[in-house]
Amino acid sequence: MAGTEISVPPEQFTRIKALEVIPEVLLEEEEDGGCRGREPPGPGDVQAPCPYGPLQAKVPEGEQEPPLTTEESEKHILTLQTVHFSEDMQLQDISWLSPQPQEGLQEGVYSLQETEVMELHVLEGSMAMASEESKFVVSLAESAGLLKLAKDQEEGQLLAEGGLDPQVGEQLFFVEAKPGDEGRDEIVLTVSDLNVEEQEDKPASSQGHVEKATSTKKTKKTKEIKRTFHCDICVFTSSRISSFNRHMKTHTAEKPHMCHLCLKAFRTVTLLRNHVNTHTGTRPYKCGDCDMAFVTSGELVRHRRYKHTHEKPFKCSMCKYASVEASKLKRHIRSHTGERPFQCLLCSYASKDTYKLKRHMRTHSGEKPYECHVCHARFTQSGTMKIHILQKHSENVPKYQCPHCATIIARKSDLRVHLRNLHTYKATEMKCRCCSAVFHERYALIQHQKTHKNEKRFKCEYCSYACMQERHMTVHIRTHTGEKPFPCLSCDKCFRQEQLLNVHFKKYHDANFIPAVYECPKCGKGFSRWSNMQRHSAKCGSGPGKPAALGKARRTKRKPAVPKEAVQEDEAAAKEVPAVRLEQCPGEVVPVPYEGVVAEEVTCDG
DNA sequence: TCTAGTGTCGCCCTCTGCTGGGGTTTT
DNA sequence: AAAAACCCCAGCAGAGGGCGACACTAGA
Repeated sequence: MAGTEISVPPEQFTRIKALEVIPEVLLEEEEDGGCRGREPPGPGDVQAPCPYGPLQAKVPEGEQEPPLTTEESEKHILTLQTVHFSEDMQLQDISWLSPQPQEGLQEGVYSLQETEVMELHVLEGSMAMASEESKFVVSLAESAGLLKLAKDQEEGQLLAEGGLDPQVGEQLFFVEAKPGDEGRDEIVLTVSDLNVEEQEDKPASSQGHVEKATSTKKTKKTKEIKRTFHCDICVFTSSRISSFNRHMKTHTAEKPHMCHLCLKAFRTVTLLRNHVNTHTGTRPYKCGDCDMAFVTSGELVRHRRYKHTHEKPFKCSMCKYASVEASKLKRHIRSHTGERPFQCLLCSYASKDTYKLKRHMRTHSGEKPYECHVCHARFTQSGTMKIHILQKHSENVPKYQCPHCATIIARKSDLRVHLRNLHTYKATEMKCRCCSAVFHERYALIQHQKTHKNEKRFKCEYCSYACMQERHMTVHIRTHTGEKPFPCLSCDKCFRQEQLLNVHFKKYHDANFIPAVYECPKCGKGFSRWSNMQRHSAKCGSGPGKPAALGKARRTKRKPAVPKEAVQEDEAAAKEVPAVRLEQCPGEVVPVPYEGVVAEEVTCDG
């Protein structure tokens, strides 16, 4: 048969438009295998552009396979008409026509003039072809053309199943596509009979719904045999032709139902209606337990699971997590696997979901979309802003009391830091700097060490003297035992403290030593100690004097006598530091008691 | 053809927790 | 005065809840 010739401009591309030649008699086969007659369309029955291709056009959804007469089933010529290349029609839609891109043509798409004979081995299945004719199959897989072809294949199958030849059972098609003989702008598909494999309730996953193309086996169809329709593009199978047809529509890009408000197109009226409802705000599905309403029943069901029934069908096998939605479980699983599919292009960060990546990208862009309505400070995350407002601009700011101490902290996270720093058990012992106590918790250590503050833990066993440091007590004890471990190398004197020895040495054996003299402002009497001078001055009636700057002090060569009060001061060495700090006065060195620790009194007159 | 049910993707939100800089207080 | 300790604060990421929109299947 000759294809319909339609004159079109040569620059246009071709798209399958209609079945030109179909069997004379189409029979619809019921599920039970029964057939009913059906009038074939006329030769000029050209449908609107249909992604299924011409065969689909003649096998309406819900109807069964049109059988062919034996003669007609031998070879069927399909004519493809050229249609205008619409805006929403991609080049790739027809790229399947070319197994190999023709040189000088664009995008692997070629016009009918360039079309060569192409054998479409329907029986091989597109997937099986993939490895051998990858270019071709890839082109198909990525294009609606594949869908059309596959659909054509399916239709071929359907036609065969439907009884192209009722006497011979399933038949398969062998399809040839080539430029029309008479017209340069048409493709002729030559469809030869092929066999469809009979399947006796095979599982849906059963592959290979057709035999090889050269098969001529024709088996008798029986009512007990159930056929399964396999989608060559996906794993879909169905025992119902209507379901199969409906499914095949999902492999097309055709969306004939357009929203008049936003021009978005949809495949079905239902989808369009739902979409329009999003414009109009129509929400037919109302929740019986709250005021929420939804566009689709599915949204309502999901809402009820989230808010009311708390049904969580998707359970994690690795933990107790369960979710309402499968996608949530999938997302959760990533927390177990560590999978991070969403990689930041600017750094090494990768996220487990798209939102976190998007949120992360703000760290690169510097975007701070959240603004405090009070102080207009900006934040990268809403939660941060919320905390800010709560802490800065709200009354009755919640505080967090440490359960182990009296500390009150504004933020929970900071309380956690506090707990970690101060109240966490540490394996390594922390020693008290004042005693031998050890602790494993910093807070306890700090509290303990505070008890040592101003504490005179060292008590004399002979008197009431107590001091804070052991070394002071050692010195003090010598006042009771008489021990004097520091002998003077220049005379026979011994001293209990090294400092006393040093003072002695300077005073009596160092020619350069100039003792300090505190002079009573009333009587002029000199003292080596400020306190002694004050004591004297009180009796004398004069006010406090000042450290005498009398020029060079007298040097005495008197044999030093151990001052009586030296012993007393030894006993009074209740002060902490037994050191002597020397203060430099103009022209003289004045020993200044430091923290009550006394030095040997230097007297002027003895 | 309609509808219920289911699934997917995306978006936004909240809660949570850690981190490090900076200011204040304590030592 | 300096160092250490502590708290405040913003930045940032992990985990999960909830919903909008759309797609698809199956059954009526």
